[in-house]
Amino acid sequence: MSKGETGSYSIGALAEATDTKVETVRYYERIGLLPEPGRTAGNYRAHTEDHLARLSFIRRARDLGFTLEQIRALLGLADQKDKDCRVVDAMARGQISAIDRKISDLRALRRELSDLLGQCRQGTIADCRIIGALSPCE
Amino acid sequence: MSKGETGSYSIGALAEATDTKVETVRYYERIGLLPEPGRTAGNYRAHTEDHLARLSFIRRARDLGFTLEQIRALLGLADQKDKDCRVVDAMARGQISAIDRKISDLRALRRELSDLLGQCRQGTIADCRIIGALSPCE
DNA sequence: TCTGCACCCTGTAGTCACTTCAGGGTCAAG
DNA sequence: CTTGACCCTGAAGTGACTACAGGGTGCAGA
Repeated sequence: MSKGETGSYSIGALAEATDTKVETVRYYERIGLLPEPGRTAGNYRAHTEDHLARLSFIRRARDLGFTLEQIRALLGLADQKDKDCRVVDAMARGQISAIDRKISDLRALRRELSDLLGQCRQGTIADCRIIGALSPCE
Repeated sequence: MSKGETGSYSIGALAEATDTKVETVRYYERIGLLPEPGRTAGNYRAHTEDHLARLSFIRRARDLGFTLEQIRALLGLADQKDKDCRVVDAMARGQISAIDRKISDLRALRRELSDLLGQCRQGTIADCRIIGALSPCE
């Protein structure tokens, strides 16, 4: 599970370094998000530092809630260093407002559920407020 | 799109009444969440009030963030009116803590993204802080 | 009566981001 | 020389729908 002496990473090493599952790394390669690495004599993948950097970027962006398609776009942009970064900025802003929407939805939902719970007096299901609140005819 | 004079609902009427897509209603039927309705002479589905009630329950629970499998369980419970409702209560509590977890994850994420945005000075991609923060070698 | 249109039917495949599985091959340690 | 950890491929499964192809039904207007 460590970097080989030739400076290449096995898929397991790469996965461990980026907190990714091995299958997920192969998946990213399959969908063309990660370039195909070279192979060893025994047909094992031999990833480079570049693969590591790219995979780190992908995972970090995923953690920030970007979709794989957004990440594909970001990776495309990141290669064009002379263009201005307004596009990247706009994507980040869009991401933030999506997050704000999700948070307020979740808060509303939480309020509703805890109101329901507050009314629950541990009786039988026949007079359970939670079931009752979900059913339309009550 | 209205309730027929025999008191049955077409799939479109049922969908509209519960703010569901027609395909989703058929999907719920296919996976056994909604019982198979009767059919008209022309092989159209003819849903009853019971279908409407059950579908309302499903949609409402979905809106509250329950999974279809949890809903299947809730529907099973709702039919056993003499049992005590501690199970239902526990499911609601579990749901609330899952929501709390999601909210705090999203808040952390939001903070991180807006820190990034705050540093963005609309230069070229080469010195874009967002791209930079995602890349490992900076 | 014909025609057009909105609605309905079935079955299949696509979505997203993975995960799991079956059925093998490779490699280093003991 | 065998054991066990790791690796390989290709296909299928997950959740909760959504979309599409290729039809049939029902009703209003011309």
